[in-house]
Amino acid sequence: MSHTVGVREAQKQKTRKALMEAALVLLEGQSLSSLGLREVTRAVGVAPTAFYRHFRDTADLGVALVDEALGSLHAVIRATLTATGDSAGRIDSTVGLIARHVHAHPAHIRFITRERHGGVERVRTAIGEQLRLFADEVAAWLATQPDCAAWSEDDRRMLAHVYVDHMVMTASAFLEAESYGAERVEAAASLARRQLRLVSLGRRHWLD
Amino acid sequence: MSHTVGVREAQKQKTRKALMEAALVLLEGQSLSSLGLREVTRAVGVAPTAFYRHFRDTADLGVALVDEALGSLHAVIRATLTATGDSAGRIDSTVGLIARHVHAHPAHIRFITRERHGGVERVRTAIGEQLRLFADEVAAWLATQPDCAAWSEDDRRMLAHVYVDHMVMTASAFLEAESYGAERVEAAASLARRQLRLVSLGRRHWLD
DNA sequence: CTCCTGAGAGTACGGCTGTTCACTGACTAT
DNA sequence: ATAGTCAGTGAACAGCCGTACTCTCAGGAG
Repeated sequence: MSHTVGVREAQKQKTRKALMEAALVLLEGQSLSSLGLREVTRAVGVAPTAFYRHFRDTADLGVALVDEALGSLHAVIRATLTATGDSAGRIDSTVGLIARHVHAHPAHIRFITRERHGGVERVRTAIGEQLRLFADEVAAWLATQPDCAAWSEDDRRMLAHVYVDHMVMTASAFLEAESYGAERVEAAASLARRQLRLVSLGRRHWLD
Repeated sequence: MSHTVGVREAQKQKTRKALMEAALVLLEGQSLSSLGLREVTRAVGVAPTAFYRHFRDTADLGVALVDEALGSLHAVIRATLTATGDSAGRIDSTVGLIARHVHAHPAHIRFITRERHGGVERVRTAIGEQLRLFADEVAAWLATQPDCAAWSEDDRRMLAHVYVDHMVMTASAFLEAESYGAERVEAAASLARRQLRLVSLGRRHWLD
């Protein structure tokens, strides 16, 4: 580049990132509503007042974490939807993809499932909004599928809702299973696959 | 009675109940992990030290709330399972029963959904244990149903799991809908009924 | 009637919290 | 070269927190 993005701005983003990562670690053992501003800055090794240069309060930090955790997931979802193959194959690859994502970003998943119904309203609604967008994408994809083309718009949204909720619950189940060992992870995967098969069967006979 | 249960013990239980109810109110705007012991006693109008006569800490209070909120639900679930009628009728009455329960005990439902994945481990496991018991009851009932008799035990547990998770999610959806008005509640009910119909269809064709 | 138990009150402690203010000093635009 | 911007500092504030003491005094047991 002819002009770098600025040493100053780069350092600021680095500190901001450090605050978010420290918060994510601290949130493994508590909820956002009990996370203290000083607690976070102490973990980073920065003065408490420096926090205000990046976030208004811890709820603001929470919303930023939601964007980080779920914002990048849209691409993953689109990739899943456009995958080809038979029903069983698609189910396998979907569940595998969730398992890999949870394994790669456990703290993010924990944060989302914990705060989805958590005590901080702004964060709750931010998560709800993102999940609604996921459901929109899935519903739009369902409209392109031959077996759902004749469904009502409402029914397609219902099914999309089921898929998104199942994805979140499966991710949470994987997270819990990972702390107990590989065979528990495989059991969670088996459960998720059979649940998707159940939905798949219901979907096939919806218009009977 | 020839001898009353004791004026002393009665007063103690009254204070204990007051602490739990005050906590439930305070938890509408925060998570258990940020609930302070002093905060609860102040709401009741009792000295902070009196708290220790009833609970070791706020996590202990949380476990007591789990028992209160879910312990009485076993009877309700059994009543739902033994209800008779056709598939659509059973779905209607089940969803209606959930709606009425949420309307009658909103704070309990909020507490359970919030702390199910919340920041306090003891409470999380207490809720998970109760939900597992619910799934056990449903699985045992499924074994008595003609259409599931030939299923594997694992598959029956999978389906029971789906029913219990759906019940919790529907309760949470009703709770949120109630703050927006009656038509949103009806929309949530419609969604829940169609989701149950989808599961019902999948169940009917599981052994195809 | 007397003794004892125990729920709750009152006080005090050290430690933590969010927020304010004035400040430094490295970067950046001119 | 110079002036300005602004991320991060450090001290100070009032207020909350959990917990450890001692104390009181109704209620129950003998």
